[in-house]
Amino acid sequence: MAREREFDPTQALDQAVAMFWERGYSETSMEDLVDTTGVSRYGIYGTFGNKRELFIAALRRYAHVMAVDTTPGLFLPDAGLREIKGFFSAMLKRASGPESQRGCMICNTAIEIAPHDENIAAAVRALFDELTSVFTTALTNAQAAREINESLDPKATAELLVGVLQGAAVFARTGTSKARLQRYVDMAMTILV
Amino acid sequence: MAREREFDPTQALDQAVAMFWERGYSETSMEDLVDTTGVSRYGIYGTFGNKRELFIAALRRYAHVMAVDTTPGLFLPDAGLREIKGFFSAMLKRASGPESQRGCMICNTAIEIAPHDENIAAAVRALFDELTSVFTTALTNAQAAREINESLDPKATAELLVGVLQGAAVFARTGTSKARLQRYVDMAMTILV
DNA sequence: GCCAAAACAGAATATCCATTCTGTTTATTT
DNA sequence: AAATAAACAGAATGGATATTCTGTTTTGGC
Repeated sequence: MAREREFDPTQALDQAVAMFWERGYSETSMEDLVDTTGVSRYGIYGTFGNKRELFIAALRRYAHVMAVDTTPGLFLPDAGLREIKGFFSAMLKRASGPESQRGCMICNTAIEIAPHDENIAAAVRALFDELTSVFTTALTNAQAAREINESLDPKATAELLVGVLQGAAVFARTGTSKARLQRYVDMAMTILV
Repeated sequence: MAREREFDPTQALDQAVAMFWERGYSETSMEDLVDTTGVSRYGIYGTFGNKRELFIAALRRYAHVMAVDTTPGLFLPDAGLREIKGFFSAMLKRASGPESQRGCMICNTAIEIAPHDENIAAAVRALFDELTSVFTTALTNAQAAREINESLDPKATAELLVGVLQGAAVFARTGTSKARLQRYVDMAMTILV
């Protein structure tokens, strides 16, 4: 028995993701968020707590959306080389459009906040570990299917791929051309054969 | 014919490098710099202009010191596999001590500032290009000396190595263990054989 | 229709920060 | 020694920001 909320929290969160992803934590003010989302301060603070909590929620949301959207197949237990390549292709594709300079929000967070916030650092490490584990499974499957070099250690290779991905995110953030990113990814994929 | 400066600009700049490297641009205030360096506001503004110019000077200084200090041999025209490995080892060593969470200042800058400042983005790209070119030379030499796989394209491999390095910097910034970073670098080096 | 709970808009607060300004101190030149 | 130019310490300014507070509006139940 009260007035009903005028905004959709998930939609507001998605807008917060876009802003934090693009500008980072420090350069995004609560006022920016109020203006962009159209949600009142009351609504934001009441729903998400404070700026830091909102940021953490946005980071989680980002990771979830990325996992679900970009290459759903990669996160299934029978993923293989095809899904790994698809994941990198999807990443490249995103690095073309108008959002090209965003890079990767997890990578951005690792750089901007992780060293000064152990909770966030742990969250970032966990996300990296998760991707590593997904890559490891896919690489193991790919070896069983004789799609890639069978002498590679799947775990070590997966860790390397995650690092290569972070490198691409850094490049993307400096406005590196799509052609160059493409060459970079192609070269990385030759590691596997 | 006046009072003489009480501080050494290079030493102050080195302290600024340390702070910007550790905390980033936004989280380092001019007051922090005044307190840490012991230099007056007058001295800082008079010598370096403003915060942004000071940051750019610090970034240049960082790149210079890194090039000169870590692996001088890598920047010579006859560098080979030994110098590439030495460079990555030096990086690993730095990622152990108390400064482990600093990562790489160029990488940090790429993430934090490059998307919002085209001049700085260009500077970062130029630094990446420089390292790529140095790696390319070393890889070409290494191939001539039959130290590494001769079918690798030196330029593409160099670009990949620069990306791998950025990945390591991102990992370092999240507090990744030294053992894991070591494994990562070892795996990366197997690309070359 | 009226009340209470919750949502809203936006003002208020308290802090922080980059930069400039003011008055003082120091060293060189005359 | 006096004058002056430059450096110093720290106060002042102006603007931004996270968070809280105030008064108003809305909505569902009596």
